[in-house]
Amino acid sequence: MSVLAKKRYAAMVDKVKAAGLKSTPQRLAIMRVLAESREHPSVDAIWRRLRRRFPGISQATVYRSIMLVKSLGEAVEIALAGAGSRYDGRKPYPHPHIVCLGCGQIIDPELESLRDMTREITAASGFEIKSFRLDFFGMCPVCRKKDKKLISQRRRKK
Amino acid sequence: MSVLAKKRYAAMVDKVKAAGLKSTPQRLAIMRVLAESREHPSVDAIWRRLRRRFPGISQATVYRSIMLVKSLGEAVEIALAGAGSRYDGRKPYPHPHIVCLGCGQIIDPELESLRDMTREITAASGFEIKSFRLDFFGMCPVCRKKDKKLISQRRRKK
DNA sequence: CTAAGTGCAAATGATTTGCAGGTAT
DNA sequence: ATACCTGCAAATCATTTGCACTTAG
Repeated sequence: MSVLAKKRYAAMVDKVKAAGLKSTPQRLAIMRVLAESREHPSVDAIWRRLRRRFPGISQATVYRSIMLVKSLGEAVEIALAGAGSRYDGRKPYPHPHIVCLGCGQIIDPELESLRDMTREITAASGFEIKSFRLDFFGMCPVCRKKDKKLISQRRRKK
Repeated sequence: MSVLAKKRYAAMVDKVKAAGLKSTPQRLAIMRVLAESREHPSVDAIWRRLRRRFPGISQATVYRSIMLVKSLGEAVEIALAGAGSRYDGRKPYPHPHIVCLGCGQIIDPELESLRDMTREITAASGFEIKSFRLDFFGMCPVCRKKDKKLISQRRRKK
């Protein structure tokens, strides 16, 4: 486990303790996956991964633990239309994502031009901004290549 | 109907015709609501509104027509977590929103700092960006006031 | 001990779909 | 005439919840 992952895991465990809640093996394992996953896993992905070590674990437990960690401010949800949500326990604050429409991978881009946006929005709207989501949808370099291949294959067939 | 709404409605009708599909009264009415609504209505809201004029209209029809208009690129979906989607037929291209967590209203802010973001993302990630969503969540001025009132009421009770 | 947590199955709620008529073109 | 559409009801699918049983603290 990386240093960052350890820190994130510790933060989650601490919050749970501070809330007077219990650290069951399942819950700890779920938090661990959230803390160390770079791929923004879905509930189903976490559940499949944990099933090896906890044969009887239910998806309900995964849902409940994620909801808890999220409510403690230690993970963020990436709610996708027409698909299950994905979760990020490594950066528990709002940040942008890029979602590949081909393979479904989600990555975290660096984005300079983001800095002043919340400030600008607050000033312009009078809203008290609590959070945001900024998600880009497109084709990753690998899927772009695959697409081109498919297109030229179709051409050849004609 | 405003000039903009008329243009948007005409664009939708044209696309449907161009696709060789039919302009039924229900479909036309749904497109009209999409074209003229400033409040980003939900399927349910559109359905309730149309029920006056089309007593037997089903939600399935509303879903199907919205899906069609969306697939023709003439409306955008605002998919909210834990709630139904909202739709925007006035600006059929990706644009930012502010969602009030108090009353659920959605407004379209102007946002200067958005211009170069897609360019920056494309350059940094190698993705071919197809679309994006940028949504802010917070409390609108009215709901902020209500919140303050509630809090001071609670204080008085103690 | 006992409040919290778990697994299971049933419930939910938004959205989709199959089907048996209608209706635009 | 005949695709395309509609309304209805049933089916999906992700997520939530009630309940009886377990377990962490």
